[in-house]
Amino acid sequence: MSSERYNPKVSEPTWQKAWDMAGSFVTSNSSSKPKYYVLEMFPYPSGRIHMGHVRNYTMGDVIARYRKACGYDVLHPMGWDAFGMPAENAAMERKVHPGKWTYDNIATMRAQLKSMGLAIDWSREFATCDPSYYGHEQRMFIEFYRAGLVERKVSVVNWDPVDQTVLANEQVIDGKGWRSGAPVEKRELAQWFLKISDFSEELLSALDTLTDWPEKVRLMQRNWIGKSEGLRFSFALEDAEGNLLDERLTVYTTRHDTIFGASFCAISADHELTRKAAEDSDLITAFRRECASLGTSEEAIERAEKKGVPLAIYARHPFDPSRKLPVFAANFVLIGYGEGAVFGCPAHDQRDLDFARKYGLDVIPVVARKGEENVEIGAVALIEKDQASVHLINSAFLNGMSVDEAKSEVARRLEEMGIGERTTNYRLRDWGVSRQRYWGCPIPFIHCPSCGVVEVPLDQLPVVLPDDVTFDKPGNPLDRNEEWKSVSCPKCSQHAQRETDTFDTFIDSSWYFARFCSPHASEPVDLDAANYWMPVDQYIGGIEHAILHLLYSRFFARAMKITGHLGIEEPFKSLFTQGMVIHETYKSSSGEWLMPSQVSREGDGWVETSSGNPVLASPAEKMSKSKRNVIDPDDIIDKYGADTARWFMLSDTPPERDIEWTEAGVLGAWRFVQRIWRIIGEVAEFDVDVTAASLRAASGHPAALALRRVTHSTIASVGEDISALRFNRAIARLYELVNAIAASLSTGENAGTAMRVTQREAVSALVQLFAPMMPHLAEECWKVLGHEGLVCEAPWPAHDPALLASDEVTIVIQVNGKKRGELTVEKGLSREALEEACLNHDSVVRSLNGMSVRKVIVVPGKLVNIVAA
RNA sequence: GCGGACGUGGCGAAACUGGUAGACGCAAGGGACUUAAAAUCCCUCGACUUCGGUCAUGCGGGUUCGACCCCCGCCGUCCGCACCA
Repeated sequence: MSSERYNPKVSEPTWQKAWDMAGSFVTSNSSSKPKYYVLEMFPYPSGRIHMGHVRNYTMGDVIARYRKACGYDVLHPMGWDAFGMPAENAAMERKVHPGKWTYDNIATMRAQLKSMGLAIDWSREFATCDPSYYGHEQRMFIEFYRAGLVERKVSVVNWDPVDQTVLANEQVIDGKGWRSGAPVEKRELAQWFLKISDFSEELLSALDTLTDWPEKVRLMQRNWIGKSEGLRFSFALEDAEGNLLDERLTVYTTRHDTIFGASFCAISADHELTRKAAEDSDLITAFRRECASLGTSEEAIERAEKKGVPLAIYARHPFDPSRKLPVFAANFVLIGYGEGAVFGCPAHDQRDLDFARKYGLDVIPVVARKGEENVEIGAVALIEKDQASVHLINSAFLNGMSVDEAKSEVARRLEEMGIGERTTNYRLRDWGVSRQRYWGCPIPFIHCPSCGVVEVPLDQLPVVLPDDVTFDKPGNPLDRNEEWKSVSCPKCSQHAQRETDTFDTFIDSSWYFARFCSPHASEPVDLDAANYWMPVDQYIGGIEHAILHLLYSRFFARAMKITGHLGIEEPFKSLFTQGMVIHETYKSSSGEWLMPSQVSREGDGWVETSSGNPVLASPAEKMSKSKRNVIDPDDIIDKYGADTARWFMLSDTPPERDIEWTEAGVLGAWRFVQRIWRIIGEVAEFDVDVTAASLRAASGHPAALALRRVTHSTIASVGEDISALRFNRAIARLYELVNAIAASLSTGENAGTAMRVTQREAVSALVQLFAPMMPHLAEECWKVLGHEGLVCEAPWPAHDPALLASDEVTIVIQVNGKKRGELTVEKGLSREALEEACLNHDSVVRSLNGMSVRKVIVVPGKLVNIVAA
C-alpha cells in the first residue's frame, strides 16, 4: 500500500507534459464523431489570472473532458481579448508600450492557465491584438459597409476638455473626468455605427429559439431591445401670444389613452426646438450646459432630479384646442429614444408627477378603478397593473372605455386627422463602434478631401497600428502620428488621411468564437470548419455579459452570414452564466483594508497576525484589489495543487451562484484529495481480476451487491449532473460513493474475493468519474490501479441498469398532509392492499385518534395521504 | 430612477413534474489512536418537547388532500443601465 501522501507539485506538471506529448486535446477539423464545441469567454490579459478565471475555466474544462470521454470530437480553445483601455492606462502610468504590456501579460497568464491542467487545444490560440486577427476584422467591416450594415453619423460622447479625450461612462464620476477632475462636456462627433437596430425585431423574436439560454438572460435582452407598440403624433404649437407656429411638435407615446390627462410637453435638451430656443435665451443655454454635465449615462440621467425650463411655446391639445400644454426642455427626456419629446401625464406617471408638482402643473386623473372614480393624486402616481378593473374618466369621448379601447380610439382619431400614426418603437440603438483611442483595431477607412470616406483596398489590409506612439500628451496618439495618418487616396491619389478612430473592443469579441474554428485561415473564417464546429454548444461566462457582448455577437453572426462568412445566425446554442468568487473583507482597527494573508483566526474573531490587534471582518463580497480581499490562484496551486482548487470551485455552491472562497473549504478539498489517494492505494493492492464473470459472481453477495448498486447509481447520476452543469450535485454523489467504499473497506468484508472485485470496480469508476474535475490526481490513480493509457482518453463508464432496479419501494404515509410513518412494500402491491396496510399502520391508528377517514390519496410508488376529520 | 435576479440549520447547500424539508460538504462538540501534536477513524449536530409530538424554507395572506415549489402583497440583499471588459 502506498503510504506516501499525494504530491501535486510533482504529479501535476508530469501529467500536463504527458497530455501535451500525447496531443490529447489537439483537435482536427475532421472526425467521424459527433462534434462538441465548449467555450468559456476569453480573458482580458490584465496581468494575472484571478479566481473568477479559475472558476470559469474549470467548469468549461469539466465539460470538455466529460464530452471527450463520452465520445465527442471536442473543440475547447483559448485566446485573448487583448485590446482595451487598461493597456493605455498602463502606458501612461508606467511608460510601457501597450503592446509589450499586453503580450507580457499574456505570457504570464498562459503559464498560469497551463498550470491549471486545462484540456485546451493551445494550437488554436490567438490574441485579438495580433494583426493576423484584426486584419480579418477590418476586411469584414468593409464588407459590412458594402452590404449597408454600416453607417456614419453624429453622436454624443462624454468629453474631457483637459485630457482632450472621450470618457467612458465609468470614467465620469459625479460629472467630472476621473483623471483630470474637469467637468465633463457632451460633445458631438461623427462616428461609425453598425446598424444593429435594423435587426431589432429579428434579434428579439429569435430569442424564443434560444431555449438553452437562462431565462433571465433572454429577459434582459428582451428588455434591452425594448419593443413597444405606440403612437407617434404631432401637436400644433403656438407662441405665448397664441399665434400658431410653423413647426409642429412630434411626440412618441405608449399611453395615448391618457391624452386627456396631459398637462405639459417635455422635450430633450438636445431637441431641435430647445437648441433654437437657446439661441436667444441664456437661461436655456445654461440649462443645456447643465444637462450636458450629466454625461451620457442613462443611469445618471434617470437618477438626477427631474428639472426643466419652459420654452415659452405651447402645444395645442389635439382634441381640445382651448387647452394649451406648456412645452418644457427637460433633463429626463432622452434625445435618442422615440422622438426626443413626450407629453406628460402626471396623474399616471411618477416622473411626470414629480415634474408637475415641482412646476405647479395640473394633475388630472384619467384612469380609475371602476367604482372609485373620485381619485385624489397625492405624491404617488396612480399606476394600476390590473387593466381589467380600470376605465377612463375625465376624458370626453373616451369615458368608460378600457385602456386598450381608449388607445385604439385615440390612435384612430389622430390617424384620421392626419397627424398621427401607430408605430412600433425599439429602445435598442445602433452600435457606435468608434473609439478615439490607440490600443484597438484601426478602422480601415481613409478620409479624402475630394472623395470623402474611402475604403482601404482589401489588398492593403491589415492596417497595422504604428509602434512609435507616445502617451505623454493628451488625446489619441494615432491622431498626432502624422506619418501614419498621412496616405494618398486610393481613388484619386490626392493627399488624404487615415481614420484615426479604432474599434470598440466588443467587435473583437463578437466573432472570436468563429475564428477559433480555423485560427490560421487566410479568410476571416473557413466556412467548412465553421459549418462543422458552429454553433458553440456550450458557452460559459459571467452574467455581466448578458446583454452587450451576447447581443453584439448575435448581431455579428447575422452580419457575417449576410456577407458569406458564416452559415448560422445564433452563435451560442447553450449559455451558462456563472457566479462570482467572493471573499470576506478585513479592516484593521485603524480602518485600513487587510489582505486575507495578514489576518489569522483567534477564537470567534480575527486578529492582525503581525500585531495581534483585533480585525473587523465583514461579509464576503466580490474580490477586488481595492478591498484587498483577493486570493491569488498561483498561491493556491503552489500550496495545494490545481486539482484541489478545481474541486473546491465545483463543490457545494451551484455554479450560477456566487461562491465564497474560504481557507477551511480549500482544506476540506485538500483532505478529500488525500483521502482518495489512501483508498486507491489500499484497493490497488488487491490482486483480483475484474471481469464480467467475477462481477456477476460478486453480485451474489449482499454486501457486494449493495456497493455495486451505489457504484452504478453514482455512474448514472454523475453523468447526468455534469451534462446539466450541476457540478455541486455530482460532487455530493462522489462523496457518497467514497463514503460507501471506505465503509466497505473498514467492516472487514473486504476479505472476500467478491468484495475485493467489487471494490476494484468501484474505485476504477470513481477515478473516471472525478477525472474531469481533478484530472491530474485521476491520471496518477489510474496508473496506480494498473490501467493502460491515460484516463483522459478512456471512454466514460457505462452503468448497468439492472443494478439500479429494485423490487421494493418505501412509501411515505401521511395523515392530513403530515408525515406519520413509512412503509416498505413490494413494488407491484395493489392499491387496495396498500391502503389497507397504511390504515392499519400503528402511527396512523394513533394519529387518527377516533377521526373518520374521508378520503385516501395514493401517489403510486411514493406516498399515501389519509384525509380524515 | 428603470430593469432583472436572489432569500432554506452556525455556514455552503439538497429536495427531479406540487408529494419524507435539511442529502452531501464545512464549522463545532464528544470519543478512539498517540508521550504529544498533526494526520486518520468513530459518534452527535434546525428549535422546542410532557418524548406522544409541536414549530420551522425572509414576512403576511391565498389556492390545494398536500406548498421551499403555484398566486397576491410586503421586506431585505445583490446585479445591469449602451465608451470597463
